[in-house]
Amino acid sequence: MASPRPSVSMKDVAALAGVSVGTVSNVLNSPALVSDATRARVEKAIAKLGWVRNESARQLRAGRSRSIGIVVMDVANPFFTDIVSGVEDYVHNLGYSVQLGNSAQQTEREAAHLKLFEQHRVRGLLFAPISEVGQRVVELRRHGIPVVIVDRAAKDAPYCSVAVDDVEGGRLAVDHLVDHGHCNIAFVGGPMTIQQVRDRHFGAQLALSQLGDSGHLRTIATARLDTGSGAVAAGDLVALPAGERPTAVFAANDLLAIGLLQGFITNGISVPDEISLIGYDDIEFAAAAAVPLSSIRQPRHALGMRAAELLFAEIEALDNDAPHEHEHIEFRPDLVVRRSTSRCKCDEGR
Amino acid sequence: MASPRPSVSMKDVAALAGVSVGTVSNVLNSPALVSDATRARVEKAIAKLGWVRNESARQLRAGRSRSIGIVVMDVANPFFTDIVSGVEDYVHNLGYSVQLGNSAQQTEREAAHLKLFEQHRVRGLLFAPISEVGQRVVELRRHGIPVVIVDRAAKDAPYCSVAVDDVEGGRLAVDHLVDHGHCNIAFVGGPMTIQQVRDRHFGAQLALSQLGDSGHLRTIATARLDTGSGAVAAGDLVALPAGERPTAVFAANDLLAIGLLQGFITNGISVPDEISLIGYDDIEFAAAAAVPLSSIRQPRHALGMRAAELLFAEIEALDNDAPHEHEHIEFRPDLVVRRSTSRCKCDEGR
DNA sequence: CCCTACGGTTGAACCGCTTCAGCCATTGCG
DNA sequence: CGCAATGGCTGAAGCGGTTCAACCGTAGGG
Repeated sequence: MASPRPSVSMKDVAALAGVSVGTVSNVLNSPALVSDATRARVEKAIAKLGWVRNESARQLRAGRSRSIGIVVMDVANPFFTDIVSGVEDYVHNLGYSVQLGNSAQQTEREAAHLKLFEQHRVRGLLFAPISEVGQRVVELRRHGIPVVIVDRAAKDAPYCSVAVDDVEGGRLAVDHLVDHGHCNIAFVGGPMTIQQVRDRHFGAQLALSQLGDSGHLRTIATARLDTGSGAVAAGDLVALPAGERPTAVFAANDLLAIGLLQGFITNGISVPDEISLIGYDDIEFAAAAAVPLSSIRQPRHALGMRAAELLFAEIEALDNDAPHEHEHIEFRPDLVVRRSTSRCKCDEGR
Repeated sequence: MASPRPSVSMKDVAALAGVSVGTVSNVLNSPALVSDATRARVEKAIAKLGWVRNESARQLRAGRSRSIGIVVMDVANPFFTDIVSGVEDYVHNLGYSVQLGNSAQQTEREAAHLKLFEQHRVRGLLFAPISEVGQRVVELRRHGIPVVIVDRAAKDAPYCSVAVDDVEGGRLAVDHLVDHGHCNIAFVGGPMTIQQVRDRHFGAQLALSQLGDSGHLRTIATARLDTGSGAVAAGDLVALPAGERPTAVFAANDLLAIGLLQGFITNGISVPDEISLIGYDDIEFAAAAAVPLSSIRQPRHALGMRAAELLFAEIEALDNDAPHEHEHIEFRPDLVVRRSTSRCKCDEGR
């Protein structure tokens, strides 16, 4: 039934080179132990047979893997690919490789990837979770797999984390809107199970509370954090009676904001004249949007770099049985003002 | 030195459940062979110990892996993440998982990922190559790993492929420009080692050749296919003496086009009034760009789905020792006209 | 009452590699 | 010349699973 699978093994290499398998292994892992002549012979045999090490066997015996995993909640979001690129840049010259798992905003796929990486006994895991981190991470460490949580603060939690202060970011965004005279503001984002969304929402509320009773934050929940959901939300907003319609919208991320912008444009609503719009993440496309998007910048690349750095610090500590103190790095977000936000009309002429 | 690594193995599970390891294995792989009572006991033991199968060991013995790999040339390009999402949607309910490798437009990283996936003996590989496919794919199949080339035509090649006709796409793009009276056109793209870039360039030349001597295609080579390179190319174009400056630009992909657009805007050059611009891929952000981008649409999601389909057909054939005929699917690209292209001024009033 | 069939289980071989004790020459030193 | 040290290599154990021949009861048929 199964095909012959004529896979060459180290035994074949050893036979061809006229040495034992142990020597072949040494050529690969401790070349200094082998004489030049033998090494040359073995290398020639490897090349001739086109032998490629079976990583499963190596890992099984050696007990260690040479790759780390990263599970992100949406690989279609440039924010996360920028993080990944930061990780890759850090890991690159460490001789490790990075395996990327995309949970596509589905907890089920997220769990599948987590399990897979655990089964593969990756050396470490970077994890940008959709759902609660909970028990999973603890279980991973049971197998000696350290985990660093990316893009989610985790003070006092039993793992390292790298994050940006999302409450502060939400506050910055809405402060900016309030500064421009807006008081009827909508928050567009969801699902609320995602902590980043909750935090940004909370930050928005904080900022608005300074207005006392005169401020109003309408919350429009979206199913996902993508442009499609943004377009849907735009429809909801447009359908509102003119008097009730918010004068400014804070979108939980730039993809939503771009979708909203598109929706407004097709409905003939001018941004920022009729409605101001601010996004979050400051992805590369924010600046290139139909109306250049005001946004909250996160240090995406640095986020990935630092996360990888923490992970390898923990891996090393584990290897050397050294003590390890979990670190929680928190970056501060920055407000980037472009053209999608402007002074509220209700404020004009005052 | 190395930490105690208290990893639980099947032996521990077997001991706790009072059965042999063989039985534990059967519970997992052929539950029908095991009595209900025993199965329940074993499952309880697994849960209690939090045991997770060691995939290395399983794979070593079973000889088969349960995941496929996909190597793409740039995960930061939405075009490729859309392909990936197509692949994931297809693979999802087959019980396989997808491991994603990002070569970030560097042949060195591409090679590293290829090697890694080969070492891991993935079940199959989807490959969107930067460089020549060459020997690598043949070697992979030597290990019983089928490969499907994505986004590159490969008639008569010893592997399946799924692609879009890039020559036709290039022709469509420049035909559109020529139809609007442009005859001094620039092609922006690179590196030329990437076949897609060459094909699109060739298609552009074909389209322009219909003008005879009066057409002129200036080629501006870029180092990468990203927005940064687009911005650089915009600078080059702007620096040209007014008379020589092309009236239209065909960018090899949308990222370049967006970078070019940004560059033109910062230099005060109006698109499309002073210069027309057309991209390629029709990524989601093309429609949302400062000036909505005309582009050549590729069926990105379908590309991924079909590629996965072909791969699993080949995997199955391999398993059953059935004959397999390599298929080469070629989609046709579509022209999408938006606002970034318009009639050439030189053509006005005729 | 013996024989066969069969469901349920065991035990050991084995996958391809790493690792390490041990072997054999050769060399250096007293 | 004897002995220890050293360099280069071998051989076998073992990593944690899967798989399969063999085994053991019990039940059913003749």
